[in-house]
Amino acid sequence: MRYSNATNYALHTMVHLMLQPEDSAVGVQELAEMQHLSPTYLSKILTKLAKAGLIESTPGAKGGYKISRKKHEISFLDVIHATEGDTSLFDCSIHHEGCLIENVMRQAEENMKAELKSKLLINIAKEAEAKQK
Amino acid sequence: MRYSNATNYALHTMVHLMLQPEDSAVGVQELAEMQHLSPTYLSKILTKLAKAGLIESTPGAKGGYKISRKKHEISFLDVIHATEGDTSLFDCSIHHEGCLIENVMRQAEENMKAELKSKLLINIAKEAEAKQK
DNA sequence: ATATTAAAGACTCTTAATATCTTTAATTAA
DNA sequence: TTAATTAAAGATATTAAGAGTCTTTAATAT
Ligand code: SF4
Ligand code: SF4
Repeated sequence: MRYSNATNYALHTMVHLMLQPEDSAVGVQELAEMQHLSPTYLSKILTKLAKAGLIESTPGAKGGYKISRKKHEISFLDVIHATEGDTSLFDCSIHHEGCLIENVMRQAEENMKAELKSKLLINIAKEAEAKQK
Repeated sequence: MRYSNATNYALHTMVHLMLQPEDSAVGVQELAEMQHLSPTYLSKILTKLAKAGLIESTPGAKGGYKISRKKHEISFLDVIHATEGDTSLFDCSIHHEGCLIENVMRQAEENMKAELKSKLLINIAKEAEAKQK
């Protein structure tokens, strides 16, 4: 069980977009080169992020992607939900009433999600930027 | 990203073995029927559990599986490690020094694992048994 | 010896992730 | 209006992992 590569790419892209000047759109071409990915592949991931409302896209010349207005509220969990979906990690198809096993597995997952929800991308981006200087 | 079915089967098998009378070995045949699985498939999972020291196997007539001496120490995490391996969920192959993204992802995973480690199977088994009565 | 049972190996099947190529639609700029 | 640019969508191919079966081997009890 592993996070998909798509999640990794999404996180990096989000951090990068966070650090762009306001109102400057970045094209998938540039974003893909940065991470050594094919533009079409990254495009699929970006479309997911856009559908989740985390970034905004404008087609056409001078178009591209920029971070959404929610910039300062976006958590790791938001990005992960966009790429991985939000189904439970442990999904027993049976769901016996009040199942104790499920209870434990779900609670554990909640603990992970709580942490991911508490960490905002903007803070990581700023920290990373400060570090580089 | 989902836990494998194997983990589900392993957890159920462990709970079942926990509730067996002392020193009674149960064959894979019986364990497989219980969960509507093929014996050979379940056998692979059981072998993993045995290698991890969670159960003990004895081949030959009257053989089978029984819970290990560590019965009262076995956590959910132990079982999950046996079936899923213990590699990190988020594994960026690059590992930049002091990477902030990895930090967050790792911490979140630790929070999940802490919960899984704190829950002992024996307690769930006893509870489930009490419930059925 | 024979029956029983776990372990291991080789193999198949299915599914999800990864990735590419092509077409379509939207937007800008000339 | 036309051409250039760029995201979105669709179709398809490739890869890797999970799920599962069948067969053979080794260990144990009777
Ligand atoms: S006991 Fe829980 S985990 Fe097991 S089959 Fe029922 S619902 Fe699923
Ligand atoms: S910054 Fe962190 S997650 Fe990104 S490539 Fe470097 S080590 Fe990997």
